[in-house]
Amino acid sequence: MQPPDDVQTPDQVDALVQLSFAVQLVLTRVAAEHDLSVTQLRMLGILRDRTPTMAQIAAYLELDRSSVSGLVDRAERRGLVARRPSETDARVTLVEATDRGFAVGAQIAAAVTRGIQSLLEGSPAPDIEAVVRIAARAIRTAG
Amino acid sequence: MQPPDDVQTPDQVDALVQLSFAVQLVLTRVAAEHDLSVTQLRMLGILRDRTPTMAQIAAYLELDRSSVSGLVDRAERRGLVARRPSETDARVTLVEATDRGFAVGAQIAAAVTRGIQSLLEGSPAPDIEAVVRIAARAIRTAG
DNA sequence: TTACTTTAGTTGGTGGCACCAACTAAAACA
DNA sequence: TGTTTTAGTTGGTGCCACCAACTAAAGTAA
Repeated sequence: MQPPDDVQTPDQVDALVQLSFAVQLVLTRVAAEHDLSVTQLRMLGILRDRTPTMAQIAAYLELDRSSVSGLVDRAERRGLVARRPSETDARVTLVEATDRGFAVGAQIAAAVTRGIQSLLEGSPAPDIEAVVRIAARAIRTAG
Repeated sequence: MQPPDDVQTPDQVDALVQLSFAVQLVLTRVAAEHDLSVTQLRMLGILRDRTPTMAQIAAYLELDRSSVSGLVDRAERRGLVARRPSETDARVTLVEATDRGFAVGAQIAAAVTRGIQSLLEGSPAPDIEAVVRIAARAIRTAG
């Protein structure tokens, strides 16, 4: 009697978890090079193409709103982001990257790309495409 | 002019990073159910089949030895692990899981397996096998 | 309009996590 | 023997994440 195709063995689960930690290690190292946490790095990533409200950042990162307050406080103190009031809702605070924030964000993105590429280096293209498919589905599930 | 097969596009890098966060989210949630951090969860995982020294835990988790001191302190306070002196080297402290630690570890492992399986659910078996291959290579690279 | 409710964000407090520097004790080495 | 290395702890710092409590503004209903 065989298990069905889409039931995973512990080995497969383990592989995915290990892979995840390998990726996180890349992120942690890149962040540390700029004296940032992975969370700060993620926030800068968000700000690359958006000017979200505090609450939107919290929703995206799945953090408490008060956690985002602290996060933005520290990033602002480093001159990476700036708070700006909304013009349509006086309760709302928008967060945007400063020039320096954008610059650091770009450097980080490049370093992360290099680091992840080196993880994938040597793997056959079809395997990598399979990962992209799996990721797309997993993200839908996790969201 | 085409890029060679083993150079990744930003999309591919992004997919892998997103996948990693999806996995971490599973781990974070499972850990939180037991009021533990992901690091504590990893340590319990190590102790499932080993009785390492403090330094070995530090090496495995890539943490400072002092971080492991605190980690073990808190786990010990919760009755999940115990310190035991080495019989051959008086400098060394061995860390072992208690009965309760093993029990919690087993529950966590089961919950993580379920959570990761649900991420992979519906993906074709060959794709999953590709991820396992990629993971094996990436872990060698990252190590 | 007024009164109630919801939403956005901050503050203060707690605890965990991770680091570094400095330290003690034991082992290894010369 | 005396020196160096290794194992682990302690104290201090800062970040991170949470919760509860709070203010202010917006939305809603009488």
